[in-house]
Amino acid sequence: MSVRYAVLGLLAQQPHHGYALHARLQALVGGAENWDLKPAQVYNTLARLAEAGLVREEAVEKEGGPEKHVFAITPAGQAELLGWLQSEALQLTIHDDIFLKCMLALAIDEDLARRVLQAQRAALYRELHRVTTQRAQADPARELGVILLHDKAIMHLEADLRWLDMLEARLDEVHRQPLPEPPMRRRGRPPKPFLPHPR
Amino acid sequence: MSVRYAVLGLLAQQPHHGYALHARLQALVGGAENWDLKPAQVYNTLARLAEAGLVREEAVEKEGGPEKHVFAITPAGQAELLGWLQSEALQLTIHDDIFLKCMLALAIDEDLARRVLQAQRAALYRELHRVTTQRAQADPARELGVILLHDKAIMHLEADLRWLDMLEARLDEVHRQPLPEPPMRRRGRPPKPFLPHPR
DNA sequence: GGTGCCATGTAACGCGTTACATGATTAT
DNA sequence: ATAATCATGTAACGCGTTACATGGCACC
Repeated sequence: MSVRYAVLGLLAQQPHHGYALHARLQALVGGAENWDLKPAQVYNTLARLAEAGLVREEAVEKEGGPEKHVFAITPAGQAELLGWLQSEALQLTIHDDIFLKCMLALAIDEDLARRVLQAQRAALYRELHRVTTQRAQADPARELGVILLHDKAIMHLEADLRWLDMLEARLDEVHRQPLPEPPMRRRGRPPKPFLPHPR
Repeated sequence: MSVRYAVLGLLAQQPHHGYALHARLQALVGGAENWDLKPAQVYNTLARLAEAGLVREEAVEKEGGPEKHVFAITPAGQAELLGWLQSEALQLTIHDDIFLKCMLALAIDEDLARRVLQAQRAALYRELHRVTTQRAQADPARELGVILLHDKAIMHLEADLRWLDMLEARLDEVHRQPLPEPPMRRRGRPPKPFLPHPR
């Protein structure tokens, strides 16, 4: 959902060839450390956008170097881009790995849950340190976008850490009823308990 | 990356058939409002897990009702689940729609950027209100998981709102150099400027 | 008799990811 | 020479999403 519009957005400013798009996207997000966008995906995306008529191949430059297939945005592409920019749809990131790990671990074994919680906290702290360091090294005069992105990442990492703290404080309470039973009219007997114990 | 382990985790507690898994997952995340997991995906996931040997079909129950294809986790599945639970890999959500929208809008037109920023803020507030309301209505004695998930969502929504506030305060500063130029040895002349203006 | 819940899938699509593959030019 | 950078793709896979399709049972 993202590369598509990122490419479209860059082409809205000026025509580019695939390699330049890839380089600019990496620069925008601060390099492979943050988002290891593969060149292949840019070329795939360009092909898909071209097929959808949102982009067209404008020229093939070749000045002593390898061929550059330059793409430009079409009017349909500009309309699509503006529509997306102004849309208010939020992607709800409810597929949350940390939440899921904690809840499932709790349902299996409280000790496992504590280990999982500590491991996640450690990983978040490491990541927070990495991003903070990287942010401090960025040049505010030339890479303001990267700094803003890192600020966002830091805020979300801190939110996750606060959530883990809260969960830990309530661990005993939570452990007593981890996974809810959905209301279901039952026909036939319920399945027998079956609790494998790790370790 | 998520449904796979969610299913595996539920099966680690007891065998289930697809429909029950779907119902339990919806109950875990608080219903279709938060994550509209489609039944088809549960069945697809079960089939893929079975093919990978992490799960096996244990029985087919049929007691006056329709058939229930009951699946159970295998030892390999338990190992896979435990490995994932203890792994410290974070999914870096750098594919951030809000960030991307703001940066691209800024690069196109400052006025557009202000509109996009306001629209995103409005959407975040609406979502914050919806989640807060839903959280307040949940029963802490029976749906603690849902409440914890909502707490997490609220923290992240607040983080996004704070980020937008910060961005707005620095809009003028940011607008002067939105998209960085990646360092590239250039051969041949740079592409000509090409700035379509919406409105 | 109709509505809604219980129950199960198949087929296809979108898009991000990975692996593989090629070849030219430029700097050391 | 050779390593790094510039430049372009194809093929296949994983997994979430959507659309489509079927049918029994229970309750009103």
